[in-house]
Order: sequence, then structure tokens, then C-alpha cells
Amino acid sequence: MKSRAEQKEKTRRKLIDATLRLSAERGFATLSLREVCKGAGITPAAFYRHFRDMEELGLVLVDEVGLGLRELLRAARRRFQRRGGVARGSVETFIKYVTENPNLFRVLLGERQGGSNSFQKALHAEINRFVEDLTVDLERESRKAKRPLEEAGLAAEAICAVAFTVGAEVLDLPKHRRLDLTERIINEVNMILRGASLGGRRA
Amino acid sequence: MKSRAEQKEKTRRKLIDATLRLSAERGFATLSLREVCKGAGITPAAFYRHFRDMEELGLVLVDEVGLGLRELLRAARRRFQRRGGVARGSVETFIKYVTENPNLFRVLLGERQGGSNSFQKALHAEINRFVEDLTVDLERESRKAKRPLEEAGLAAEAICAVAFTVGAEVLDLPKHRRLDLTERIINEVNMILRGASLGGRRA
DNA sequence: GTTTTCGGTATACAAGTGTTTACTATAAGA
DNA sequence: TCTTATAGTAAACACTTGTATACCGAAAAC
Repeated sequence: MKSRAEQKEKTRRKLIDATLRLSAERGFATLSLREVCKGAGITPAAFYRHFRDMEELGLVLVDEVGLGLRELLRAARRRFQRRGGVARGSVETFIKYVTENPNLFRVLLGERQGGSNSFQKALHAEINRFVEDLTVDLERESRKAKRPLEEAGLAAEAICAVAFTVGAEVLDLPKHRRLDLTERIINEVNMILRGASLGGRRA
Repeated sequence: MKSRAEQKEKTRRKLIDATLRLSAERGFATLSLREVCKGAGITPAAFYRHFRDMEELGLVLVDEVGLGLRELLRAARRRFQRRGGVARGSVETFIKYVTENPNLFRVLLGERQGGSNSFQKALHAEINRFVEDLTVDLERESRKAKRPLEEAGLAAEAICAVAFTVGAEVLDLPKHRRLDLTERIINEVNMILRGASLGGRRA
């Protein structure tokens, strides 16, 4: 019940969870190593048994949030694809995930700025993966439906921008207003899809 | 030449500029009061002659960036409105401003997260003002052109999301790739405008 | 010309920071 | 069973943090 590796993994998770919890309030960038340790109920020195520094912890966080959400969205799009409402299904899944993992999501959105440190580079890469996923899906579906989507990449980029930007607001909203926001995003996504579906005058 | 008020304003600007400069690298949230003072070449205690704390300084920064950019964009839209390319003119102006005031812009984008502190509230309000401005413009133009825009508000929100999200990338790009990015944003904005211009099946 | 006001410095403080070192308890390996 | 490896603690380090106090010099007010 307390195999060594098992126990280590447990306190590793305590560190990650504490970071998630704390970074929800003040943002990951402002967290101190000691603060996280206190939140996890651990001595500062023990931190180094798990991570080299806060930056390394940050990278793990990015992976965590990225993997989960991306897989979820893929599944959502597959499920809804052949029932018309690609947008509705994906957006609803997205919002659900965001509201269920607010802390994880805050990290993902929080510090995407400045090309400097590796944390932000990882974040950027993660977000780009969403765009690529969506691009592939949009191209596939548009071919199948014989409703050609011009510039699927542009559409995907725009859709992700809207989802992440407007979607972030859901975190600070009382529950009863979340549905409205979801509908708004769905409409905006559909708007982009319409705009993309008939080819613009300038390629 | 050194009237008191005059001199005070001068060091006030030194503080603001130092903050802008420093926050470009690591983000405003991680800046310490002392650090800013060192950057401005003054004593920590002198800081309090100008601002109560870093938060108050932050609010001033938000105002600064918001005012400048908003006015600029208004002018740009007025200028280009009756020449077809609303999108092109506005986006180009926007990108130009961003590349000319990278630090200011980084602050504007950097810490828009978490509804908690007043800094972020101010930032959010500032961005909303962009959306409102654009909404009004879109409605006016669509009425004039007899090409009704349905849900101008949604379109404006989506356009701002795209501009701010994708536009942020320009900061970390070498000069020769900036034009590409600008074109990409223009296309995406036009995409949204097309999607908005013919009324969707679901209102 | 004298006094007042005030933007600035110098200094001190308690508290928090990242990191290192020596040590302990106990699971894993022989 | 004895030894080794290791996840954890405790304590110390040099340093930075925000803030308060006393003070200085010169512009402003009288």
C-alpha cells in the first residue's frame, strides 16, 4: 500500500494539484516554490525530488491540460460530425470541460504571452495543436459534404481564437449565465463556418 | 525648467516606462515594486509619492494602452470606411500599432485572466470597449450599404478575439514574416464579415 | 527672507524567496 | 538479515520583498 514509487507519485500529484489550485487565483507566474510546497503539505527541499524548478512543473501542467482537452474534443467532433451540428457539439464539450476543470484551463489561458520562456512556448505549441486538429477535421468534412471549405486553416485558427477568448469568460460567470455564453460562441463559430464555406473574393 | 510639478511628472513617466519595458519580458504580474524602481532609477520609498502600490500603477497602464489604441482604430475605420476595405485598413492600423508599441500591447494581452483583481477587471473593460466600438461601426456601415449585418455584436466579438489572439503573435515574429500574418488576419476578419453578412439559419 | 511644502534619499525592519546541507526513516535489494 | 537507496524533514544561507521612519534640499508660499 505504500510502495515507494506509489508514494512518490502521490506527493507528486499533491504538488501538481496544489499548483493548479493556487494558480487559479493569482496566475501561475506569480506562484513561489515555497508557496506551492506549503499548499501541498511538503517541505521546500522535498520539491526537488520531483522537479528541478517551477518551470519544469509548469511544463507538466501544460501537458496535462493539453492532452485531456484535445482528446475530449476529438471525440466530441467524431461523435457529432455526422449529425449536422459540428459546432454545437464541439463547443458544448469544450465549455463543459472548461467549467469542470477551471484551474487547468486558467493555466492554459493564463500565461500565453511573450516568446521568451519555455513554459509559454509549450503553451503556444499546445494551442497550435488544437488548430491543426480542427483544420484536419474541417477539411475532411468539407470534402465529404461536397461543400468546399476554402482556407480551412484560417477558419480553424479563427474558431480557436474565439473559443479560447470568449470561452475564458465562462470561468467568471455565474452558472445561470453560462448557457447564454455557450450559445453565443456557437453562433460565432457558425458565423465563421458560413464565411468560410463559400470562398471569398480574395484567396 | 524644473518646476516641481514638471519634475514630478517626469519621474512618474520614468516609472511607467520602466514598468512597460520590464513587463514585456516577464509579464506585469511578476514585477516587484523594487524592481520597477530600480529600472526607473529611483528609491523604493519615492514610489509612494506617485502610486499607492503596483496595482494602481497597473491601472494607469491599462488606461494608457486602451486610450491610444482605441482612438487610433476609430480613426482608421473612419478613414477606410467608404473605400471598401474596412477590414484591411483597420487590421493594418492595428498591427502597426502593435509592432510600434510592443510593450504596451503585451501588458494589454498579458494578464487578462481571472475576474479577481481590479487590474484584470479594467483590462476586460478596455477590451470590451473595442468590441462595442466595432459593433457600432459595423451596424452603421451595414445599414448604409443595405447589406444587413445580422448580429453585429457577435461579429465584432469574434473579430476582436481573432485580432487580439492572432495579432499577439506578431510580437514574437521576425519582421519579414509580419506581412504574412497581417494578411492572414485580414482574411480571417473578412471571413467573419462574410459569415455575418447574410443572416444565419439560426438567429 | 523666512517658513512651509514636498519629491526625493538613506536606512531599517520583518517577512518571504530559492537553494544547500546534514540528517532520518523506511522500502527495496543483496 | 544486513545494506543500500531514497522520499522526506529541519535548519541554515544569502538575498529580495513591501513598507515605515527620519531626514535633506530646493521649489513654493508668505
